[in-house]
Amino acid sequence: MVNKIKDTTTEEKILEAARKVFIERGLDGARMQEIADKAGINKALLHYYFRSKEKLFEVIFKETAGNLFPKFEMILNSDKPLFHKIDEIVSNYIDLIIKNPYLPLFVLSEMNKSRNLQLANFFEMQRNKFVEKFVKNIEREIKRGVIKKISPAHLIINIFSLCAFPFIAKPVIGILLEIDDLQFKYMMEQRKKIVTDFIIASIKK
Amino acid sequence: MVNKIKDTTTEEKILEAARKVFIERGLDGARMQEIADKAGINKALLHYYFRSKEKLFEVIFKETAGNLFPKFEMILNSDKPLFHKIDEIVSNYIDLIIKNPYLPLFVLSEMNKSRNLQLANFFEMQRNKFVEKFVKNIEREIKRGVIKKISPAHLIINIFSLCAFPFIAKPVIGILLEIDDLQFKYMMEQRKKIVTDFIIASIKK
DNA sequence: ATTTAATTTAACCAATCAGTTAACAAAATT
DNA sequence: AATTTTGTTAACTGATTGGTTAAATTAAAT
Repeated sequence: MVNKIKDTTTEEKILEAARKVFIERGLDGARMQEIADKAGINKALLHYYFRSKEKLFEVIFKETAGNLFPKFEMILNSDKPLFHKIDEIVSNYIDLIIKNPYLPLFVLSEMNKSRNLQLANFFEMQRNKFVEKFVKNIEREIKRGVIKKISPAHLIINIFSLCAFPFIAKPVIGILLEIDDLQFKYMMEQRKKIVTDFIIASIKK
Repeated sequence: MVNKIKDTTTEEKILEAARKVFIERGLDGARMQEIADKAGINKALLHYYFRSKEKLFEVIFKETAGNLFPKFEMILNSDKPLFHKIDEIVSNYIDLIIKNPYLPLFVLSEMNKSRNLQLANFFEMQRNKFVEKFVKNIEREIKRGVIKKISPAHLIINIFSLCAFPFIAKPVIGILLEIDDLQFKYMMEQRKKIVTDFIIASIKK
């Protein structure tokens, strides 16, 4: 009875609803009944399709966490200058988070309390050659004298801190800077250029 | 029957236990029984002293969130150069988080799902003149030609992103950079200087 | 058409959890 | 010393919640 005619299959409806509820409330705060209601189905169907709350969460978490590590290797492999690559990574990453603002906090928050080692280990498999390649790119440009001597690990941390943190701190930023949601979104659009400039100004010789 | 002889009063034992449990598990994940066990007292005492789980959480949250906004106004009011002030703020803030690594994620995570507007509003009262003063400091130095033209709001966001984010992303950083807890702590110590240098290099003319 | 398999639901169940109660113990007050 | 107030506990309660079950419905296979 695989429904290929209906536009959304039951399983898809469940996943869509679960995504919303888990991201909004976290694993502990989420209620199976709310997921069922949002999906417009009977609660028993959640268990029919996904066995348990934990299993369903695992599916959503892996999917979501996977999105947090996009394929930037293509960018790093190109023969463009490092500054151009940083620009592309920063712009693409901020764009990605603008489209999914709750993604970083959800993933990092759940990773922190993850009793389930399974989930933590997921990243090790997920770990592509991205970091390794980024480190080599940076080291090469230091040797070539294009950028200052700086720890590649710290530089990478800096780049992603500048991209992701504002979204995690959004409620606090809103209050302290007295800005509304629209102004916040506008600021984040600006940051695509501002963060890139900030980084390059700091490391260029 | 105010116990001023025992080294720790019952209320303090409860707060200490609640702090640990709430920070580790969040509001939804925390269990009153676990708090009682950690405090070595009967569960009913929690309600005797703090009425409800939400009230107890509120006390812990306000206390914790308060720590996230230290009194940097003294630093900003001094007549030292801006670079020196940035150095002090960055060093002190990273030091603060090294001592309480779970503080930022706990506060930001709970603020995000805070159904309770009471808690969100807490920051508005808490909001001291810090941001305002920091903005003026930056604008002045731009006019004086000491630093480049840059949006003060974005610069402030950058500074705190660089300080706080690594602690929030600790589990991911650990896996991607293949470092253990000790190496992580060492890196964070390094960042007191690295982040300061990174910022100053970026904004100085 | 009939049988079989997959999907869906309402009702139910057992466990967990925040919160209460009533009795008891320890201090403080008189 | 007697009484009142404060602090503490074990046992209980009602509500919520993840999960199950058995019956019903729908689709697929024969």
